[in-house]
Amino acid sequence: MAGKTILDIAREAGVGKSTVSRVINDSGYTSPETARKVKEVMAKYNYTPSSAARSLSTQTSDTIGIILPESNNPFFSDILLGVSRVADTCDLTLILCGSDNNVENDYRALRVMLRQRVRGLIYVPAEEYSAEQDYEKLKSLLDQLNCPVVLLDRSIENLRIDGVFTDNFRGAFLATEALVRAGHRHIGIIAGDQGLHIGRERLAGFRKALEENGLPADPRYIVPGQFDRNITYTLMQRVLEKTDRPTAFFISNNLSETGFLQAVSQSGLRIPDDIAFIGFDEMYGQDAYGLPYSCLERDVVGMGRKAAQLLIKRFEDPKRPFEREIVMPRLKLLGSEKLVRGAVTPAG
Amino acid sequence: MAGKTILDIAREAGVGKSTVSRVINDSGYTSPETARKVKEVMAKYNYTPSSAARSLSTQTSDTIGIILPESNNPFFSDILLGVSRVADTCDLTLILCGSDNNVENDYRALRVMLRQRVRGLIYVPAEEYSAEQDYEKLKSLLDQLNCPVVLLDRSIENLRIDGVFTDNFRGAFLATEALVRAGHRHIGIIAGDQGLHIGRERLAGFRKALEENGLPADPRYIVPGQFDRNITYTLMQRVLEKTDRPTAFFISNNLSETGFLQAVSQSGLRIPDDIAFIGFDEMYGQDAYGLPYSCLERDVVGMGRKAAQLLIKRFEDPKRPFEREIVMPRLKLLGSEKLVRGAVTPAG
DNA sequence: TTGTAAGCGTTATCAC
DNA sequence: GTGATAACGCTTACAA
Repeated sequence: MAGKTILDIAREAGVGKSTVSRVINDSGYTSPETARKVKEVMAKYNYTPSSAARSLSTQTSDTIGIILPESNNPFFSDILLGVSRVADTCDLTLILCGSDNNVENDYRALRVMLRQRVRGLIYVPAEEYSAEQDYEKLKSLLDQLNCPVVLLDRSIENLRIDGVFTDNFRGAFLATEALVRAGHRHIGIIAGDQGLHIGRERLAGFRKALEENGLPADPRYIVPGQFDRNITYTLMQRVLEKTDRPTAFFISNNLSETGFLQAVSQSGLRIPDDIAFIGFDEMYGQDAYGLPYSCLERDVVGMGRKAAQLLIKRFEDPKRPFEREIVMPRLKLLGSEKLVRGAVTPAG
Repeated sequence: MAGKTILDIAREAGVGKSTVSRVINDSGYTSPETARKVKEVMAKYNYTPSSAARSLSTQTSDTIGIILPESNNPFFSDILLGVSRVADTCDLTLILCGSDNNVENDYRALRVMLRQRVRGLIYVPAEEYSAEQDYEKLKSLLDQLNCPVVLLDRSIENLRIDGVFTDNFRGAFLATEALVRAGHRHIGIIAGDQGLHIGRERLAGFRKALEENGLPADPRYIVPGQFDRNITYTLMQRVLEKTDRPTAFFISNNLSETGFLQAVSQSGLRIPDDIAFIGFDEMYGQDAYGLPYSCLERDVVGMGRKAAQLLIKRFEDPKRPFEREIVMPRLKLLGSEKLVRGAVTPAG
């Protein structure tokens, strides 16, 4: 870290450093002539003021943070894309931390943001922090951060901050209902982490849809996939062996869907002939592969963009009321939901 | 940005701020008693020293940058994952910029890194900077950065820096040869951006394999897919209409493969019966879908990890000779490369 | 219109 | 062992 400083520029331009500063930020008055000269010297050395020095002096920062739980899940890659595009256009620098869905890493990530004195944070928490003690710890970390935070995808109770979420209940309801409409009477769910709102809401939406249609929610049909590919894969292998399995599943997350599909493809069963389903979020590349996998669709890049925009709005007006953007997933039926005559039905 | 400062901690602990600093960095001597007291106060407020102030004072930074050309391409998501894991364990904070494969954005990103005074940079350039003028501009930006840079995936001529690359020539050669071995005599390529080394090398490897096998490289079979999904899709639609098309393709990139598959699936042709191929990199989720798409496999997360490690090695020993890690792609044949009796062959 | 000087939160060099 | 004090590179009154 060598590089020119504002003083070098000032000297070479034959002015004081405050003059250079004024030119950089065009604050205060400078004669056109001086400004020209200063700019010339800055251009000559391609000078850029140090962000650290500047933020120390101004007591603000040009940096925003983002904490993601699964960096290479396509869902979060899209989120990241949306966020980074907005950050770029607004001259905000993005600091990225991954938590790997682990609470301790989450704390660590928050401490990184603290250390970096980020101006704002987009936060997908590793868990819900519903336990009193965890919540307090999180709250204190967030308080110290002392900057706007936008919650993304996963919510945390009692936190009065901006957020971008999905109507998970409604989505699950729609998907399950679509399976019912397709004629299925034995419907299962690959449920997600019940420690997460999104997991519970999706299960609740599923249940509600069954209930409204007078269908039972057979506990054996509730597969605890934990939003995890391998867990789902293992569980589904067993489920698929049985003949009294559901004719269709609502799969509450993309990672689970991967595990589900892996098990199905390995079992030799056909979709939707032997087993039907609707998933949450489009699978990466499924359109290219021409795979007729029905799903709940949402604009994920847009969710990232929206989160960044909420952050910026809050910068501009710290007093504005808190805003929660709720994205509604749309049903996209491509065929995998169909009930094909002759599907294996439970003995019962 | 409020938060406690080192002075607040010092006062509350009843010591001078240099003592607190000593405790933080455990440099110099402090009595166990004082240290205990200071740590207690720090813990009470969950105090973390400001990274900006610290880096201003120490003239170094705890931050590394990464510039990526396509943030939501699964290849780069994996790279990012590898890099961020290493960064996390080494207490380095990651700053992310995307260039969208655009040179101006690349310059902008480099300027961000400059402004942030990053300690090191992992750089996937938007292009090759082979034009004299562009090269000079890039070189000057890199010189000003004045920090170790590790080039990743895409190389730039004449730059004597560390890098992690792939043996693209050899990979393309292997894949093409595999198609020949499978019995194909009319083989095409979805070529990548010829302005990029990786594009040229893959085409060269393809050509070499054909040549060694006494097969012609029919210009009509060289589809300029530009590493782009839509371009490839459009071009392939036309190619697939013709009857004198190749029986197999080597597809030199994952995005192109998506476009290729989209065109194929839409045309109703079957793989490999009507058209065979081998791609570069595994397609996301193909194992789950049970898709038998043959490809050149490489450890992408490992490439990211390796790049970060090279950076760190360079921090530790700035004088060490430059290192270029060349990753060798492995052939993974799953069936899509096969020549099926009855495949459409050109009239010639 | 410009320069001087203080201050931002650290670390590092010294005396004590 | 410890506490002043001077940097670090910048912004921002304030004075000239």
